[in-house]
Amino acid sequence: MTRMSAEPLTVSWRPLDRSFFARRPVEVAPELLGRVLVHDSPGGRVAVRLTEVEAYGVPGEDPASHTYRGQTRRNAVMFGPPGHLYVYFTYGMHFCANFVCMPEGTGAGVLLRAGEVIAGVELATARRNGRRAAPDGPSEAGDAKDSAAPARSRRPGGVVAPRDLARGPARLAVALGFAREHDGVDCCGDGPVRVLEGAPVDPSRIRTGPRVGVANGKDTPWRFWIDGDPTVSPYRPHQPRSR
DNA sequence: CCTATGATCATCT
DNA sequence: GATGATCATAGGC
Repeated sequence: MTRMSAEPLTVSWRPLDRSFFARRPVEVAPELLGRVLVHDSPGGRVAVRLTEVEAYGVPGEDPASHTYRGQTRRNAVMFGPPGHLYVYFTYGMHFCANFVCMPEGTGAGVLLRAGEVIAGVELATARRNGRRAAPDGPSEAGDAKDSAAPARSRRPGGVVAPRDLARGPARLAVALGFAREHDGVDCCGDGPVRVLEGAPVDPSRIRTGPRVGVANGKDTPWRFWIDGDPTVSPYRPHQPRSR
């Protein structure tokens, strides 16, 4: 069943324990659906109910994982303790966020692909639209600590539908204000980023399939999403670059 | 709804 | 030097 955005949502505000993340990504991923990721920044609070995630495996196991060939500077956080954010920059303009999984030293995680913004829609929208040079000064999009949306995501005069605010991994990162400086942030402490128990989804409502935009390991069904949820991103196979 | 294309750069080979 | 865990836009139906 599709959850209507306007329906009241009853969630648990208890934070998830670090031990939740210290398991195989393929176990953690489906159990993340329905959980709530919160980021309190100087500009305000945005909370996202996760509706779509992907598991990425340990070195040597999963050719699609950033850790497949071992540790590098970029993926170093994935080899750190579980329950931290791994945020990476890609395509020259986008950030995407993962939860680090498995015990420290392993190198695995879960990509956060999509969700529903359940708090801070106004701030998330402002981030998406980016800083706009208003005639009378800077916008209300948050302060300098908040990362502005990439210029290309602006729709001058257009409006982003609430359902699209976190529909896709780079959009989700923009909505939550995640960028380079959030790589390595702990989600299981007293910091500004937390994961709440939320409203875990019954397994009967979870669907699985191949991961989006993945070339190697393209048939591994490690994508998990809430069946029928309108905030789940569309499936797209990997496309080699044209020449 | 759908498919095609370009943007843009850190990272790895 | 090639590529990518993407997205916005343009155009067709």
